[in-house]
Amino acid sequence: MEAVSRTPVSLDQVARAAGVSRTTASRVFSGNQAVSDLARQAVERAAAELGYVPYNATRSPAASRSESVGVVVPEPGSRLFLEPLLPRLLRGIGEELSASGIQMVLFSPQSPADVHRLEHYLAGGHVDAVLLLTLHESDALPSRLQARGIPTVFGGRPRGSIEVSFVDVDNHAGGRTATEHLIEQGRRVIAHISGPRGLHAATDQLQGFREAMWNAALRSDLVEHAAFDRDSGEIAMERLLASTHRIDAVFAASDEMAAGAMWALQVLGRRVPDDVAVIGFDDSPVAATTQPPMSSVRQPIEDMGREMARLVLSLASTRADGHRQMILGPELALRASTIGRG
Amino acid sequence: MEAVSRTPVSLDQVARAAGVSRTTASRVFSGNQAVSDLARQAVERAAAELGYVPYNATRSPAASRSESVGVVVPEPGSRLFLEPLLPRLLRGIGEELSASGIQMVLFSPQSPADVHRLEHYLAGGHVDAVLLLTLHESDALPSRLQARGIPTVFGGRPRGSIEVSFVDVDNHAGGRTATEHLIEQGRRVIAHISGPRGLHAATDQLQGFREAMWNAALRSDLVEHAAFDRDSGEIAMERLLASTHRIDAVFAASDEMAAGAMWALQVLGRRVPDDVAVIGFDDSPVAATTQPPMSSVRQPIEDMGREMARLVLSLASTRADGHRQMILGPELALRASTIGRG
DNA sequence: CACGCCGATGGAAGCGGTTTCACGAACACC
DNA sequence: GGTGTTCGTGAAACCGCTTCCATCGGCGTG
Repeated sequence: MEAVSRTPVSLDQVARAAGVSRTTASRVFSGNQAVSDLARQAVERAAAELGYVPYNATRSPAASRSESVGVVVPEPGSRLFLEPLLPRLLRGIGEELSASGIQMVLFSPQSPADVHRLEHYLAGGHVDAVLLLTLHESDALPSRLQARGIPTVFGGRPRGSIEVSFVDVDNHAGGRTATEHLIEQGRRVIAHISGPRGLHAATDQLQGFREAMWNAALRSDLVEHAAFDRDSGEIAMERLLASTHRIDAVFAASDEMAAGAMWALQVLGRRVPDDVAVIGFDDSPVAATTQPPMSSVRQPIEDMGREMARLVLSLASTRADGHRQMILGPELALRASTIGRG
Repeated sequence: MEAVSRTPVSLDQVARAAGVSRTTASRVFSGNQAVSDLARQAVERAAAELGYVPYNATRSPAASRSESVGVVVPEPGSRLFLEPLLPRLLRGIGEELSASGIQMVLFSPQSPADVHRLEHYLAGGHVDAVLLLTLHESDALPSRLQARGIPTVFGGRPRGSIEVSFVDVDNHAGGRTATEHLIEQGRRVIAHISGPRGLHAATDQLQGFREAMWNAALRSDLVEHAAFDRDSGEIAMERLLASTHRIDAVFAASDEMAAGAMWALQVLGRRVPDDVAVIGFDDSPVAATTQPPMSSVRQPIEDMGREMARLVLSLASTRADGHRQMILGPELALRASTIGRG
């Protein structure tokens, strides 16, 4: 019976075949209105026989929406963001949207031309709301979306204006918490391996480190910058040890760098945690596999994704034009690399 | 002048403000029809003043399309596919679509419920065509798309029916080519570290290995299965060496496994390539950083992506209902690990 | 039995934009 | 001056679907 026609079947055809009006047929599929069982069954039978597939793309904006939210992610293959964070963030976003029956739609522009086309596409009403995860943000996109009345939420605080909604994790608190933990463990000469200069997240962590050290009246000048990866962490640690032999703890801005630092320490005969405690950042899989297992600052990235989704859906439903901001605090994942001494 | 109105501006408003009909205004934005300079400028000025943003979501299917192609990728965080292949594939697809002015739209369903919603969404006409990269494919999706007349192309040969269009790389030829290269270098006792049993790609490579060995009248029973990662490659190599000491070459089904194998060989005192040649698969970044640098089979993944995009666009424009298949051959990336012999 | 209410239904309008078609004006050609 | 061909234009139809509104029949109530 299944007719595989070349041209799509319209709601009108289904309605005619079922002997009802297009209105009634529409109600059967949208589901929220009263339709008699008789009519419903007739429509459903006709739809099955004709192979009807609802065509939702033409819904008007005044009425129902497209039931989808766009998420703009950095281009695939861009490091720095890709490693462990993006999947966790997307999982959080996806879970929350899925629970609301909303389709998550991903975009990954690879060139300026792509960004330009994406602006048109998103402003064109194909999605009900937009989440922006990409950092180097074109200015045109948010304002275009605003002109269309499309709610937008940033992941991570954007550099520019404050007139936007965003959700971020608290890197400042993360840096402070990690450092305070080391101080509580009795460490006094604490070094910090920071991320690249100028990067927002790295700067926040560094200031958190400095604040904690200042509060404890400890010197906070043992700082090296590195590129987030293992090798540069190893080199940074070697430089730190060359400058001061008395270091008894290290806080690195990523687990990769912390693992590199731990390696450098052990190669040079320092015991972890007996001689030097090591704490990383992100609580990535690496942290659990080092020898000894490594303490790390766990940012609630999945929660961040969920909150982004929740926030943008709330903005979309209330159509309020206010801006909301949310900052989520870190947790410590404590393991052997910072616990105990000797 | 820029009016930031709460409600979107419609084409009608722009036309009225410009003193022309909606038809003429439409022609200005679609751009392909003759409009006098006077009218054009009036419309453009009015659009700028009102802050008009075209709303493309309601275009009829009979007429113009949505100018977008959906790509269904595995869930973020699923290994095995994620590592180096997916970014390369997406880059190829994205480049080709971008060149045609088509928006690439990504979907990454995380649960059966997500897959079900995605079926509705894609069949709902939000995209003009679909590329399927996910392997464990629900049956409903392709047939639904077909009912809607939405062209679909698979990345990688799907397990089931042959009545589909797909583009794939030739893993069989890849395995054969790698093995033949080792044979040409004078190697005779060649082992193979294969991927997980039952995986399509791994089986094809294994059969290519066997074919090349058979043609050269060499024994092809030195085969271990591993999980594509470095550690399991190392263990597999140790097992192979335990069974036969005379091995003089290894072909591994991934660069990670090959790197693990090379490590195991060197720990056990074998020189690479002097005693044992090593060749990997995928030509990932790992291959260039081993000591010595590692030969590898380079699959043209970017080309595969480009061909997928080209194929699906061709299907969309011709509206032909035939199925087309394409299989791309491998290349060898030769480095020190297989060249020369002490 | 008159009245009012409610559930089910279909006609028609509407959504934002494109395309068909016919009309009028300008222009070229004989 | 008549004829034919463009070119620019706008009214109207159209796309697939939703929703407003009026209608109709059945039912309970006084």
